[in-house]
Amino acid sequence: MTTSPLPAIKAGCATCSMHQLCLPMGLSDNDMARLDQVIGRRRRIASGERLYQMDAPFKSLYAIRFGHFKTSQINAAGGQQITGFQMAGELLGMDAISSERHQCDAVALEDSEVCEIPFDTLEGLFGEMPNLLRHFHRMMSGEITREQNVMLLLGNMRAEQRFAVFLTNLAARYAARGYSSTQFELRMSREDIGNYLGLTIESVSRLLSRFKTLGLLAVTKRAITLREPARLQALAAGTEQCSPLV
Amino acid sequence: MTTSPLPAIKAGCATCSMHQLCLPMGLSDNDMARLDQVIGRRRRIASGERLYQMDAPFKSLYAIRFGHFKTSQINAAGGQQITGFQMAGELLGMDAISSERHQCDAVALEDSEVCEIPFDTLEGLFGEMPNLLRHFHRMMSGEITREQNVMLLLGNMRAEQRFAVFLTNLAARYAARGYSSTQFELRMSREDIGNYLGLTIESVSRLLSRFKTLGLLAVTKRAITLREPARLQALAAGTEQCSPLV
DNA sequence: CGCGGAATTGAAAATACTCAAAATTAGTGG
DNA sequence: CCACTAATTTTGAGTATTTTCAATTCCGCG
Repeated sequence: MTTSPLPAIKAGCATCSMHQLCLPMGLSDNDMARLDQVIGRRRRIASGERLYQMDAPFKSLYAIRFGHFKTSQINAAGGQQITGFQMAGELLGMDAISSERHQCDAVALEDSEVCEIPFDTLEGLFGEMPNLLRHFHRMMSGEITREQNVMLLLGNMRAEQRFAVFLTNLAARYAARGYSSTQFELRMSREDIGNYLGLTIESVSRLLSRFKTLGLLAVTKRAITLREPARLQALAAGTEQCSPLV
Repeated sequence: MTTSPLPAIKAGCATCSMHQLCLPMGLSDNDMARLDQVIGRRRRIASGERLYQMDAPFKSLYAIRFGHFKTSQINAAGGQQITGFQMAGELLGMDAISSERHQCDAVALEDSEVCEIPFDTLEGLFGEMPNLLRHFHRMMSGEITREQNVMLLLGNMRAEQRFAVFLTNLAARYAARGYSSTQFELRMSREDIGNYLGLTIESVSRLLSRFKTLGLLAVTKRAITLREPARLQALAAGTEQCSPLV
């Protein structure tokens, strides 16, 4: 008996650590196998590379297997806005279904891997797999909710609260994936954070320094340690504030 | 021969002026009739009344037959953010599918009427009416795109540009419905506009005054006339600016 | 060791906010 | 239809948060 040296074994959703969060969530083994057949090749995207580009024709959704991405929009005058940071188990490209063109750029923040899911093939499954369809709707709906929360952040909160929301949101998402919610690496630059939060890079830097001085967190380069998650959550919720200078 | 005095005739999608924009877009007569059967009662919502409330269990989507709504989110500290203004032909409640609870309040801005669409019944149709499903996905995806554009607005634009985007967006949507794109009534208060745009009511008022002084528009109470739509679009696109004081 | 991008820090400036008051509009009842 | 009150909107003046501009500092990498 020899183990096959060939790449014939295409590990599917069942063996993917994200299948509890990702598109196949809640599917039977049988359904999951059918979904596997639909999922196209995996693609590796090196850090800084683009997965897809704004205005490019929409063919596929992408499920992140591992790694991190950012999505950003550009307006006529060249102003850019990062609309989200995505991590393993999340789906990219749903905003393109409407116009059949991508509405944003998706760029890998580190070496990453995605499953390509040709959308018209996926649509073919919906008629036969109501559970899949239901979860797909949940994911789209969740994306709408997530964006509404960002609108609340950008429209209503001061810099300090925005940053606290950003950190606690990351913490919660890492917790949901079984990682530490108090120690993690920022995958994005300060500039990306600032852009996402509607702040300048300088403001982000000052906020980090202030939170550090207040003992809320420790930061070394991009490594974050949340020292007082509860107070940070209070800041994020808006039930507490910290003075500009202490 | 007498005409029926009874309300037996339930006018369906086919006779609704919004069927080219709304959920039944592109359906065959036959499919549209089936959709009609699924659509529950119509509901009239008086100006200022709430169609649904945050955290309420999600049962139905609502298609606006006529009138205008606003949707808003509230955070822990009581901060409110209006996440959108909706008009005839648009769908309300898609953000609730994920959690099965409404994620925002929906309030009528004038006397309005909606079609109630029980979601689980609608789901039953998806398996048999792929065209309906496809258009539903387009509508959800379009909502995501719309919100990304608001994020761009809130995160990246100065007050002047935000307001120009707001006005040109309304103009385009009225045009799509066959109404004038240069003369329309604002259905929402200055306060609502400010909240939506991440500005104070005073700032909105000042912007209106400035645009008026610059000859970009005329405004009487809530009646708007765009006098220079092209320049307004240039402001919205960010390819032009107008000085703070002229 | 030195170069270059990223991040931090400081000081000045600007945009939008807050507070306050006046003006306009809408709603209500006589 | 008018008068009265409440709510909304406008306008002004001063303030505050965040930005801009500028100068360092830090760190990875050749």
